Amino acid sequence: MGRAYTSSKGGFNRVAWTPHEDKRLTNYISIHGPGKWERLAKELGLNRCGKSCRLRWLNYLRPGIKRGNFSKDEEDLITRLHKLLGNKWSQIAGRLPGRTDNKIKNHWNTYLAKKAKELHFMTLPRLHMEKECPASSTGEKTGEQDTQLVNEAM
DNA sequence: AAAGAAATCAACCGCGGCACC
DNA sequence: CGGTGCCGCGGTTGATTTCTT
Repeated sequence: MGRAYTSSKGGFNRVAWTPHEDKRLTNYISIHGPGKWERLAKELGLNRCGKSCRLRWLNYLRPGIKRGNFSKDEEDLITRLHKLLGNKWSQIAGRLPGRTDNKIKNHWNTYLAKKAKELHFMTLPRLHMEKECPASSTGEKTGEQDTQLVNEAM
Protein backbone atom coordinates (compact mmCIF):
# COMPACT_ATOMS: atom_id res chain seq x y z
CA MET A 1 0.00 0.00 0.00
CA GLY A 2 2.03 2.84 1.27
CA ARG A 3 4.97 3.22 -0.94
CA ALA A 4 8.39 4.09 0.32
CA TYR A 5 10.42 5.45 -2.49
CA THR A 6 14.04 5.36 -1.62
CA SER A 7 14.97 7.00 -4.82
CA SER A 8 17.02 10.00 -5.35
CA LYS A 9 18.92 8.63 -8.16
CA GLY A 10 21.00 10.72 -10.45
CA GLY A 11 19.94 14.10 -9.24
CA PHE A 12 16.33 13.49 -10.03
CA ASN A 13 13.87 13.59 -7.39
CA ARG A 14 10.91 11.37 -7.54
CA VAL A 15 9.34 11.72 -4.19
CA ALA A 16 6.08 10.23 -3.01
CA TRP A 17 3.49 12.49 -1.50
CA THR A 18 3.15 12.17 2.22
CA PRO A 19 -0.24 12.08 3.95
CA HIS A 20 0.66 15.39 5.48
CA GLU A 21 1.23 17.01 2.11
CA ASP A 22 -1.99 15.51 0.81
CA LYS A 23 -3.84 17.01 3.70
CA ARG A 24 -2.39 20.43 3.18
CA LEU A 25 -3.18 20.33 -0.51
CA THR A 26 -6.72 19.09 0.01
CA ASN A 27 -7.33 21.67 2.65
CA TYR A 28 -6.03 24.49 0.52
CA ILE A 29 -8.20 23.47 -2.38
CA SER A 30 -11.26 23.15 -0.20
CA ILE A 31 -10.83 26.80 0.60
CA HIS A 32 -9.59 28.27 -2.65
CA GLY A 33 -10.74 25.76 -5.20
CA PRO A 34 -8.52 24.05 -7.73
CA GLY A 35 -6.49 26.02 -10.24
CA LYS A 36 -3.83 28.70 -9.96
CA TRP A 37 -1.39 25.92 -9.37
CA GLU A 38 1.73 28.02 -9.38
CA ARG A 39 0.37 30.30 -6.76
CA LEU A 40 -0.99 27.42 -4.75
CA ALA A 41 2.38 25.72 -4.73
CA LYS A 42 4.05 28.87 -3.57
CA GLU A 43 1.59 29.54 -0.80
CA LEU A 44 1.62 26.01 0.47
CA GLY A 45 5.37 26.17 0.73
CA LEU A 46 5.72 22.51 -0.07
CA ASN A 47 8.74 21.55 -2.02
CA ARG A 48 6.59 20.96 -5.07
CA CYS A 49 5.96 22.78 -8.28
CA GLY A 50 2.47 23.71 -9.40
CA LYS A 51 2.33 20.94 -11.91
CA SER A 52 3.07 18.39 -9.31
CA CYS A 53 0.27 19.66 -7.10
CA ARG A 54 -2.15 19.68 -9.98
CA LEU A 55 -1.30 16.12 -10.87
CA ARG A 56 -1.69 14.91 -7.35
CA TRP A 57 -5.08 16.52 -7.06
CA LEU A 58 -6.41 15.41 -10.40
CA ASN A 59 -5.22 11.86 -10.26
CA TYR A 60 -5.53 11.03 -6.64
CA LEU A 61 -7.06 13.45 -4.19
CA ARG A 62 -9.95 14.77 -6.20
CA PRO A 63 -13.25 13.43 -4.92
CA GLY A 64 -15.13 10.88 -6.95
CA ILE A 65 -12.16 8.93 -8.15
CA LYS A 66 -12.96 5.32 -8.71
CA ARG A 67 -10.42 2.85 -7.40
CA GLY A 68 -10.00 -0.77 -8.13
CA ASN A 69 -9.98 -2.74 -11.32
CA PHE A 70 -11.66 -1.80 -14.51
CA SER A 71 -14.84 -3.66 -15.24
CA LYS A 72 -15.31 -5.51 -18.47
CA ASP A 73 -17.66 -2.81 -19.65
CA GLU A 74 -15.15 -0.13 -18.92
CA GLU A 75 -12.47 -2.00 -20.77
CA ASP A 76 -14.69 -2.46 -23.79
CA LEU A 77 -15.53 1.19 -23.78
CA ILE A 78 -11.91 2.20 -23.53
CA THR A 79 -11.04 -0.07 -26.40
CA ARG A 80 -13.77 1.36 -28.58
CA LEU A 81 -13.01 4.93 -27.69
CA HIS A 82 -9.35 4.43 -28.30
CA LYS A 83 -10.06 3.09 -31.73
CA LEU A 84 -12.07 6.18 -32.43
CA LEU A 85 -9.99 8.86 -30.81
CA GLY A 86 -6.48 7.49 -30.64
CA ASN A 87 -4.39 8.44 -27.66
CA LYS A 88 -6.70 11.20 -26.54
CA TRP A 89 -6.64 10.09 -22.98
CA SER A 90 -8.33 13.07 -21.47
CA GLN A 91 -11.24 12.73 -23.86
CA ILE A 92 -11.52 9.05 -23.14
CA ALA A 93 -11.36 9.71 -19.44
CA GLY A 94 -14.16 12.23 -19.84
CA ARG A 95 -16.43 9.39 -20.84
CA LEU A 96 -15.54 7.23 -17.89
CA PRO A 97 -16.70 8.92 -14.71
CA GLY A 98 -14.24 8.59 -11.90
CA ARG A 99 -11.42 7.29 -14.03
CA THR A 100 -8.39 9.43 -14.65
CA ASP A 101 -6.57 9.78 -17.90
CA ASN A 102 -3.40 8.59 -16.24
CA LYS A 103 -4.96 5.38 -15.05
CA ILE A 104 -6.59 4.66 -18.35
CA LYS A 105 -3.36 5.35 -20.14
CA ASN A 106 -1.49 3.04 -17.81
CA HIS A 107 -4.00 0.29 -18.26
CA TRP A 108 -3.94 0.68 -21.98
CA ASN A 109 -0.20 0.69 -22.31
CA THR A 110 0.36 -2.32 -20.14
CA TYR A 111 -2.60 -4.47 -20.94
CA LEU A 112 -5.31 -3.40 -23.30
CA ALA A 113 -2.98 -2.53 -26.14
CA LYS A 114 -1.73 -6.04 -26.20
CA LYS A 115 -5.18 -7.44 -25.86
CA ALA A 116 -6.57 -5.25 -28.59
CA LYS A 117 -3.84 -6.42 -30.87
CA GLU A 118 -4.54 -10.06 -30.17
CA LEU A 119 -8.22 -9.54 -30.67
CA HIS A 120 -7.61 -7.77 -33.86
CA PHE A 121 -5.67 -10.65 -35.30
CA MET A 122 -8.06 -13.26 -34.03
CA THR A 123 -11.33 -11.73 -35.08
CA LEU A 124 -10.53 -9.50 -37.98
CA PRO A 125 -7.80 -11.28 -39.88
CA ARG A 126 -8.88 -10.12 -43.30
CA LEU A 127 -9.48 -6.47 -42.66
CA HIS A 128 -6.68 -4.32 -43.89
CA MET A 129 -4.81 -2.67 -41.10
CA GLU A 130 -6.05 0.77 -40.32
CA LYS A 131 -3.58 3.46 -39.67
CA GLU A 132 -3.27 4.10 -36.00
CA CYS A 133 -4.88 7.47 -36.14
CA PRO A 134 -7.00 7.80 -39.24
CA ALA A 135 -8.01 11.34 -38.38
CA SER A 136 -4.55 12.78 -38.42
CA SER A 137 -3.87 12.39 -42.12
CA THR A 138 -6.39 15.00 -43.13
CA GLY A 139 -5.95 17.17 -40.12
CA GLU A 140 -8.04 17.24 -37.01
CA LYS A 141 -11.58 16.17 -36.82
CA THR A 142 -13.90 18.71 -35.36
CA GLY A 143 -15.09 18.32 -31.84
CA GLU A 144 -18.60 17.84 -33.08
CA GLN A 145 -17.65 14.95 -35.25
CA ASP A 146 -15.83 13.38 -32.38
CA THR A 147 -18.79 13.73 -30.12
CA GLN A 148 -21.05 12.17 -32.68
CA LEU A 149 -18.75 9.24 -33.25
CA VAL A 150 -18.27 8.71 -29.58
CA ASN A 151 -21.97 8.71 -28.93
CA GLU A 152 -22.44 6.11 -31.58
CA ALA A 153 -19.81 3.99 -29.94
CA MET A 154 -21.49 4.05 -26.59
C1' DA B 1 11.76 -21.35 -2.91
C1' DA B 2 14.11 -18.06 -5.79
C1' DA B 3 14.92 -15.49 -9.79
C1' DG B 4 13.30 -13.20 -13.68
C1' DA B 5 9.42 -11.24 -16.28
C1' DA B 6 5.29 -8.79 -16.54
C1' DA B 7 1.94 -5.72 -14.71
C1' DT B 8 0.59 -1.85 -12.02
C1' DC B 9 0.78 2.53 -10.16
C1' DA B 10 2.43 7.11 -9.40
C1' DA B 11 5.06 10.71 -10.84
C1' DC B 12 8.07 13.37 -13.97
C1' DC B 13 9.21 15.91 -18.47
C1' DG B 14 8.73 18.68 -22.58
C1' DC B 15 5.78 20.79 -25.70
C1' DG B 16 2.03 23.39 -27.60
C1' DG B 17 -1.77 26.46 -26.86
C1' DC B 18 -3.78 30.11 -24.82
C1' DA B 19 -4.34 34.18 -21.91
C1' DC B 20 -2.54 38.12 -20.41
C1' DC B 21 0.40 41.89 -20.33
C1' DC C 1 1.64 42.83 -32.24
C1' DG C 2 5.16 40.21 -29.69
C1' DG C 3 6.80 38.22 -25.60
C1' DT C 4 6.06 35.59 -21.28
C1' DG C 5 4.24 32.39 -18.26
C1' DC C 6 0.76 29.08 -16.75
C1' DC C 7 -1.81 24.98 -17.81
C1' DG C 8 -3.17 20.70 -19.67
C1' DC C 9 -1.85 16.83 -22.25
C1' DG C 10 0.51 12.88 -23.88
C1' DG C 11 4.73 10.28 -23.58
C1' DT C 12 7.79 8.15 -20.62
C1' DT C 13 10.23 6.58 -16.58
C1' DG C 14 11.06 4.30 -12.15
C1' DA C 15 9.64 1.75 -8.03
C1' DT C 16 6.95 -1.77 -6.37
C1' DT C 17 3.97 -5.70 -6.64
C1' DT C 18 2.30 -9.88 -8.73
C1' DC C 19 2.85 -13.71 -11.75
C1' DT C 20 5.64 -17.39 -13.99
C1' DT C 21 8.94 -20.58 -14.57
